[in-house]
Amino acid sequence: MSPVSLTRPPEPGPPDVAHGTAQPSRHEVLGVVLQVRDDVLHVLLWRRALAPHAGRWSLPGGTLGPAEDLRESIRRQLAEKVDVRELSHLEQLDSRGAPRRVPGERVVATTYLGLVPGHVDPHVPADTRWHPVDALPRLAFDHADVVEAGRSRLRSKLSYTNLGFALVPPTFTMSELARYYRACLGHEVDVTNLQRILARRDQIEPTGDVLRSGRSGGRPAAVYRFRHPTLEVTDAFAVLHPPRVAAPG
Amino acid sequence: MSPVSLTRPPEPGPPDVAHGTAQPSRHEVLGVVLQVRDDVLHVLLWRRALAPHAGRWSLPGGTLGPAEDLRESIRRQLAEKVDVRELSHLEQLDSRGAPRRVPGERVVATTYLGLVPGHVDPHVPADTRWHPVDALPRLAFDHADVVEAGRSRLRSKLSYTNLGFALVPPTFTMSELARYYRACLGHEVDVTNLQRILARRDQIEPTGDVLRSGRSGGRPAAVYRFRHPTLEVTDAFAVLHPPRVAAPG
DNA sequence: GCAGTTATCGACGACCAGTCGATAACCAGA
DNA sequence: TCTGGTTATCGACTGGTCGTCGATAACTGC
Repeated sequence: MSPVSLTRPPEPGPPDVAHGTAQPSRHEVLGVVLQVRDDVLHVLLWRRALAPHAGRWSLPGGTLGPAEDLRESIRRQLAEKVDVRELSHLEQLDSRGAPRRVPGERVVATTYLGLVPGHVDPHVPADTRWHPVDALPRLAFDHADVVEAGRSRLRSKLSYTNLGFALVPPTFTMSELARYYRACLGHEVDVTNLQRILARRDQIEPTGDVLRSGRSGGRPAAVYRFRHPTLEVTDAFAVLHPPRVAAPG
Repeated sequence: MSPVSLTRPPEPGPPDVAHGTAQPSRHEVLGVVLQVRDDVLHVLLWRRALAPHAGRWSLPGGTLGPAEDLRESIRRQLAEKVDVRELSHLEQLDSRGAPRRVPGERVVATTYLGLVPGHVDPHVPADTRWHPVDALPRLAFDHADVVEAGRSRLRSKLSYTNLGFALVPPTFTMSELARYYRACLGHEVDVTNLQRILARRDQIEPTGDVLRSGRSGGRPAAVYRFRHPTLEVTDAFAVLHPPRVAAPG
């Protein structure tokens, strides 16, 4: 192990970086914006007009401003493609800085996962379109990996958080909810089981309303809503719990 | 969307995201290196010599090199403080870019969690020391938040992955293992339960050896090891599983 | 031996999720 | 209005897992 180099002043520090090469690097933010449309999970992509990778579809994003926080930046970038007020959830995924991930100088990318609830159809620019995640065209740069990271995050968080709230309209029936889950998870979801799990965790509650039957008949469906419109981790979901303390009294 | 900045000649151009100013930003990496020492979780810190925050303890790290991948960079930075060959695990935590997180120009930090197994005592430089995470001094910048993020990640991953392998010596008894878990989780861990859970998940296996009793007597303890020295997620841990397919035959 | 100590094993009970059949509540057409 | 078709909801069974705890095993020192 090399000793502490005293020629190399500690940082992070003010402008006098003096840290080997003080060459700054370019930083961008990228957003994987997902929405379930017609029972199919879609991702928002825009078509590049200029080189490199002209004509390829790519994720919305752009260069981080000099005094901009990361979250602030991704919101600004996304605002160019979609009404960000429609975003029901936004969380950081990861950062990538492989030297050759884009042509030219190295660009570090910090990626975000955004969700749009299923009942809105935001206006998007002409170069922008929703693509089913299961049939994506060839994407620019490493953006296909980023989309996969977003899907994966969504899948797992549906299981141990109340993230479902960000996928669905304000109210919904259990059948509808199961269809949203199916679209994200990629497999069948039993309605009975889903109802019991979410109810037990206090994620959903009935509004009291029922939906009128369609013309094909059938019992009217009860209407539900999510209790909390913000992310909450299902506590005590993991194993190796702390021991139970004897209840007082 | 603003046009491509033509003041930046069309080199093998970076993606023409061309969002606002193309001003680059400084990027650093930070590492939360944790180790259980004498049944207490510790974090590796070094004392800053120069301003800003001279004298404060801070996380190891430094500026990202111009052609360096993030993981490569954190390994290089950590190598100045500890023998990185001792690192049993290294994973990315998150990135932070708040404009005022450090004095002076804005610096984006990408943070990593590193783990050192309990049986080694790496040589560290004079300005560097292990601190119990439960009694930290005031840390520089936002480093206290970063330490907390690292602890939190470790805690949760102990529950749904085999990350324990990175905490412990190559072989161990169940009592020892439980002490490592206790140190990280911050609460009691039942040995019987721990043994059954890890065995059921095929994380650990007995070596066949037993340890001789200490001078206080007691039955000799069986020696175990982790099966796989690399991170694996306990699959089917989450809820909302895909339906069971009928076994063929 | 015997008491003390530590480790391991087995069993009980609670809880929870995956499954499935029974029932409820509606529609449409005869 | 009766009847069959359709969709939603409910209850019950089952298997698996985990938190807990008492019983037993295997050692030390006196």
